[in-house]
Order: sequence, then structure tokens, then C-alpha cells
Amino acid sequence: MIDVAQSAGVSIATVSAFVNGSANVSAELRQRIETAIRDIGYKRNAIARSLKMGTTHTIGLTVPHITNPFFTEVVSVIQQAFDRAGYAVMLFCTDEHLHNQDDQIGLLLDRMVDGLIVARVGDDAKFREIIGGASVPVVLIDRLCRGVETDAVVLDNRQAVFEAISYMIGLGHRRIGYISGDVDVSTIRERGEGYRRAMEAAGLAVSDELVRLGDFHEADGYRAAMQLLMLPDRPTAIFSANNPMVVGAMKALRDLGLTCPDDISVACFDDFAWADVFQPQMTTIAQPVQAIGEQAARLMLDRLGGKAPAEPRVVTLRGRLMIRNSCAPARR
Amino acid sequence: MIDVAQSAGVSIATVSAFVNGSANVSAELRQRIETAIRDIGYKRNAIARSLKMGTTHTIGLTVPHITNPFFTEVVSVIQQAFDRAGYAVMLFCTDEHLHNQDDQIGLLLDRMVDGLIVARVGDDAKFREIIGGASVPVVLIDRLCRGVETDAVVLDNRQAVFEAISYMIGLGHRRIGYISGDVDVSTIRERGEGYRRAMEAAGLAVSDELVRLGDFHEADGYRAAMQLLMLPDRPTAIFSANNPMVVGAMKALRDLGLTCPDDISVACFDDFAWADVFQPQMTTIAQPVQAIGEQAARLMLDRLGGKAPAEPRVVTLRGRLMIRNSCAPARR
DNA sequence: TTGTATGCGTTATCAG
DNA sequence: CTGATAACGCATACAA
Repeated sequence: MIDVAQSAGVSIATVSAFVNGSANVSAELRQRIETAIRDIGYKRNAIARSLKMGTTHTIGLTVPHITNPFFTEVVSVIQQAFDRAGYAVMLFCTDEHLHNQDDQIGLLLDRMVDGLIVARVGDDAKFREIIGGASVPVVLIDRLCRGVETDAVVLDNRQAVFEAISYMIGLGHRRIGYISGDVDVSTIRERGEGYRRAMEAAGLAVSDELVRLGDFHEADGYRAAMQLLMLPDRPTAIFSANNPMVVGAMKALRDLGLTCPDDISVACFDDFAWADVFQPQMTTIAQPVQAIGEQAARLMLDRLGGKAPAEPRVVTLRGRLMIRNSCAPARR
Repeated sequence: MIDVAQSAGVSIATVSAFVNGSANVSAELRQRIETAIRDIGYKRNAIARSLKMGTTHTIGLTVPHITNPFFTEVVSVIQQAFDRAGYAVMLFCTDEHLHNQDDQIGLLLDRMVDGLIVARVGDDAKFREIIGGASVPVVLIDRLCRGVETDAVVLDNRQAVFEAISYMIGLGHRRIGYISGDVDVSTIRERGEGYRRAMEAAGLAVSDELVRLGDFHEADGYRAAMQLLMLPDRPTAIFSANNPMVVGAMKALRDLGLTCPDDISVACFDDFAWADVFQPQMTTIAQPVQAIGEQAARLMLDRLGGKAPAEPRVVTLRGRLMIRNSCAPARR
């Protein structure tokens, strides 16, 4: 920039004014500067600008797994929204590990991101501390954190699962296996409650053997489904609390020579692109990924723009039960 | 940091030395500084550091669509690799738009990323100019660019498609529809060649009506498959050049009341997690996503570490035909 | 309307 | 082993 100034025979302040379009620069100088910029091949240095301005126009985003289609789509929407708003997004995947998350958020904060959007992991004091100490706006997506008061966009998980399980019960199923994720996660707790309430509302017993804890991954779903399917009194239906685990569960069915929905009915949380193309067409709870991403971006942008109330805003969205053909009436 | 120095009663240079672990700081001062840091709640400012050092420990990554499972997985691998190496990655999705790509790469360069990994779009001079003018290492993934000499990791697309089409021909298919992406993209051109060569090698005519151009999206695959399926002399098999388009194609089959593989055999480029769980189990060409991501990261890290030859290195990987049950012998 | 000087938080060079 | 000081590239208050 200093070179440009010299080349154009003006001061660097004038160049700066021109580049930012702020001050009124005479048409003649404007021309001189323009050509000088082209000659030199000048590009503004956003880092220096950030240091001076205290804003990086970058937001940090951490999710547990980008390969989980739910997060893939949310990330995609968020990325696009911020792209439109002139922000870059730094993406980290915590892989469900606490220490990863802490490190990554630390890196993000060091880099002076203007805001943080996180789908968090675990439930520890350190996270509260980090987020509490952050001087930038934070919006939580998908998963809440006890004791942390920030903007958030979440789903009514309890209601969604209640509806899905009730649907299965309506089909005549009485023993419904449930594959859960790590109960340290708020969404998982709520989904578990939805399951329990639906069972209880129908006067059905929820025995411990029907509920299997997984850790979000496909392999966990496989293992959990295997255990469920080996039970002496095998469940007639299985519900999986997320998408990767249902893939594992379907593999377990396949390996056991069982078919869905003839032998076992299956449903899961989170919709995916192929759900209504391949057989069985999976009955799922579709989260409004577009809305989730857009709301998260809006909350953040509002706060960045200073037009947000002081108190945290949490928007709660509703899931939608997509009934397809992976659940059949129970045979008695 | 200046506060820390005051609080600890030392100069800021000493604090800096301590933080970077570079110089030898006496044990006593070390203690004083450590507590001061904790008291103040000091965090090093990576932006200021970057400005001074000329390195951001950040790399820029642009892909056409994050929701395309191929890119999802590559992004995931790349992200993890750089995370391990202490780098952050800034992600952009070009959505197959040239101007997006140019803008985004510009933003990335402004932000002084240490390197650029791009799965590019289109084939225009401006891209060459931007990349040529970039003073940071660039590694191209998936798609090459004519006239640009940089590190790259690509697939032998021609060979992979040749193999897949030959497999279909071996099943007795003679009229094989081909759903292509935009031919401005190197991978797409190569895949098209693979198709043509396989057909020719078998003495089969490749008529124009059998080849449909799409634009990578599901809707394009739907439209293309519809056209193919409406042909007076309908093809007995269809190959799709990418994954989103095959989903569209399968929807077209479904809407026409056709089943796969009984009525039409289908195969596509790019494997996906559900391929061997749902019916039909899709026959695909699996790209070694893990290797692609790791090699890209390695090429970049090598160059960043200064331990790379001056001349560009392009590593070519091979796809693997995953034969499942979406292709049946042709009925005559 | 345009130029000069200062500081953003670091690191690095050089004296002490 | 430690302290003062000059950049890094930019924006801005203030002076001209």
C-alpha cells in the first residue's frame, strides 16, 4: 500500500480512503491510484486490517462430525449464509472429544474470530469456563449446555421422538429397542425422554435391556443393534437416535439375515438425501436443517450488527416425522 | 501482554520469550509470569502474531459442494490432518460458480492463508491468473486446471469409468446411457472419455442421444435420466458421473415405476456410506477419499515445511469398482 | 480534499 | 539473562 501511494504520488491515507470508499477522493487521484494498484498488484492485507479494526470477519464453527449428514447440511447452510454476508468460516470437527473441542475453540479465539457457533460435546465445567470467558458472541446449535446462557437454536427433541415412537406403537409394536447416543449430550437426553414418555403413555414397560448406549458412530449402532437382536425376547422395532448409528443397525440386520420392515421395523433421527429412493425407504425424523442454519446465522449476524437484545435468545424448532416404509405393522 | 509484563514486573520481551518457549527464562521469572498470565487471563493474539510473522497457520479450502458425499469425506480428512498439524482450515463452497470461487479465493488470499487447497470449478483464464499470482502454495484436488502448474492429487478417472462401463457391457448391455457433469471440468472430461473408449472397445456405437449433460446436481440427474428413459429405444443401463446426480436418476426411475436392476441397471461414480445397506445396493466407483485427503495435506505440509522439490508433484490415485447388485445381466 | 503521525499486539534485534 | 525499541500493514484523528 505504501508502494501504491508512492507510485501514485499520494499519501497512504488517501489510498486507504480510496480502498475503503469512505472519504471523497478526487476523480483524478482515484484514477492514478487505480492504475497504481493494478501495476503493483496490490491486495489489501486483511490481517493488518483485523489487527487495527479488532474484527476479522471470520466466524468459528465446530461440529462433532462433518460426515454425519445432519451436520453436513447445517454446515453447508451456515457456510453459505456467512459467505453471503462477507464472512469466512473456520471449520473444526471435534470428533466428539472434549479436549479437541477445548483446543479448537482456543485456537479460534486466539485468531480473533468475530463469533463462535458450536455444536458442542460433553458436559463439563471447562466448556462453561471457556464460553463464559469468550468476549465474542456464541451461538449454540443442536446441543445446549447447562449453565451457559447464550443464543441457541435447538430442536424439540422430546416431542419429535415421542411422535415417532407413538407412531411405532400405533403400528402395534410393544417391544421397541432404542439406540441412544452419549447421555451427556442434551439432545440425547431429550430424545431418551421422548422414548420413555411415549412408552409410558401407552402403558408399555421400558426395560433396561431395550435401551442401548452408543457413541454416535456407525460401529456403535452395529454393536447396539446386535445386542438388541440377540435378546431372547427380540424387539419388533428399533429406533436409532441418530443417522450414523442407524446405518450400523441396518448392517446388523443384514448380517443376521433379517429384513426391514418384514422382520424388524426401523426408524431413526435425522433425514438424509437417499431416504426415499432406496429400500427400505427409511422413516425418519427430519430436522429443518435449512432453518437451523439460517437461524443460527441470523442470531449471530444480529448480534454482530448490534441489533440483538441483551438477553439470550433461544429458538426452538420442530422436527417432522417422515413416514415411509421401514416400519410395518407388528405381527402378533 | 503488556499488562502481564507489568503485573509480573518484567518487560514484554521477556513475556514473549516465555510464551514462545524460545529463550531461557529464569525459573523465578517463569513463575511470576505464569501466575500473572493466569491472573490477567491473557491469551496470545494470533492475528498480531501473524502480522509480524507472515504466517497464519491457516489454510484455505474450497470445494464445489460440501453436501456431495465425496467432498464431505475429503473435507473431513483434510480438516483432521491439518488439525493434527496445528493448522486451522477455512472452508468455502463455490457451488460450482466461477465468480464465487474467484471471490472466495480472493478473500482467502487477503487473509494471508499459508496455503490453498482447491477443488476447482470452470476453466477460465482468471483462475489461472489468480492462482498464478498467489504467493502461497496451492494444491489442486480432484480437478486439474490446464496451464496451471502446481501440486495436485487426482484420480485416474478414465481408467475407472472404462472399467465400470466394461463391466456393464460384460453383463450384456449394449445401450448404456451416460449422465455427465459439466465438461469444463477435467474429471468430467476424463470420465466421458472412459465411457467412450469402453463403448468403442466393445464395438458399440455411442450415439449423442445416450449422453446427457448435467450440472452436478440431483435435479440435473433427474432430468437427464427422464430424457434417457423416454427414448424410443430406451437404454438398458445408466451410468452417472457423480453421486448427487444418481440420486436424481433413481428418483426418475421411481417416478416412472421402473425398478433397478430389474428394468434398468444403474451404476455411478463415488461411493457412499449406505451403498451396501439399502436396496438396490449401488455398484459404484469408490474413490480413495482417505488417501486423497491425506496426500493433499502431505503435499501442502511438505511445501510449507520447505521439504518439497521445486517442480510440482501430482499424485494420481486409482478408483475401485465396487460391484454390488444394481446392475443385472441385460435381457435380450 | 489530502498528508502526518500514532497505535493495534507481536516478535526480533540489539544493547545492557 | 533481560529490557528497550523498531517494524509488520493498515486505519484514523488531527493538522494542513
